[in-house]
Amino acid sequence: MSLQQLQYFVVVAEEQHVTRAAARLHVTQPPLSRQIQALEDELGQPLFERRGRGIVLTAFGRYFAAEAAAILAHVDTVVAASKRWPS
Amino acid sequence: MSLQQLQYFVVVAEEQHVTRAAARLHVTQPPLSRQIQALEDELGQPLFERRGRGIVLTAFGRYFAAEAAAILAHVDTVVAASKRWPS
DNA sequence: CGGCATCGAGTCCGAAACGGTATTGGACCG
DNA sequence: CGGTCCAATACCGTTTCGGACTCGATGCCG
Repeated sequence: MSLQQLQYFVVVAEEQHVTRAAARLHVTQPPLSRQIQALEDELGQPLFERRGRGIVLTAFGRYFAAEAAAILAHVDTVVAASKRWPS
Repeated sequence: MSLQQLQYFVVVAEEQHVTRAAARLHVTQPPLSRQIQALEDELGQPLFERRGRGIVLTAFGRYFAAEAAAILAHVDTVVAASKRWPS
């Protein structure tokens, strides 16, 4: 698992749409789909239901999206703190 | 920045010794040194003082080690939760 | 003081991971 | 059905990563 995968997933979860999320993330759709799949494989849980046309978050996906956002926010906080650290 | 870099850094901070940390992480010393350097570059702050022989955490390094450990603990918690999620 | 061991940094190379283009498969709409 | 929209798959080039080897520097000990 990587922080990038969490960022990717959070955006896809917000958009509920892989192609739109890819545009927001400045990547193309296939790598994004692959990273989401890799995340699901590692967690052993599906994050989205595939519906032929589009995707929908599962219950676990909603939980995980909230946690992922919290983790990323924590990271951002620490990085920001490092920028204004008294050298 | 990646979760792996945070894991690497936490172990090096615990050991205050790159080579021992590398052994614990099952990697060799050069890649570990490089990841630590990359982390410092990204944060814009040194995490260790280099003393020709060995390394010592800076004040910022101690702060960052605590935060990194907290972030990794959060990740572990969420991953563990996914394992026992009611399918 | 000199030889030696220790430790992190630098160099180089092969392997794995990542992203992009092109294409496929499947579902909804007219 | 024909067209379109969307995610998944196949394939390829590039980048990144880790490992083996070496270098430079610093303590240690005879």
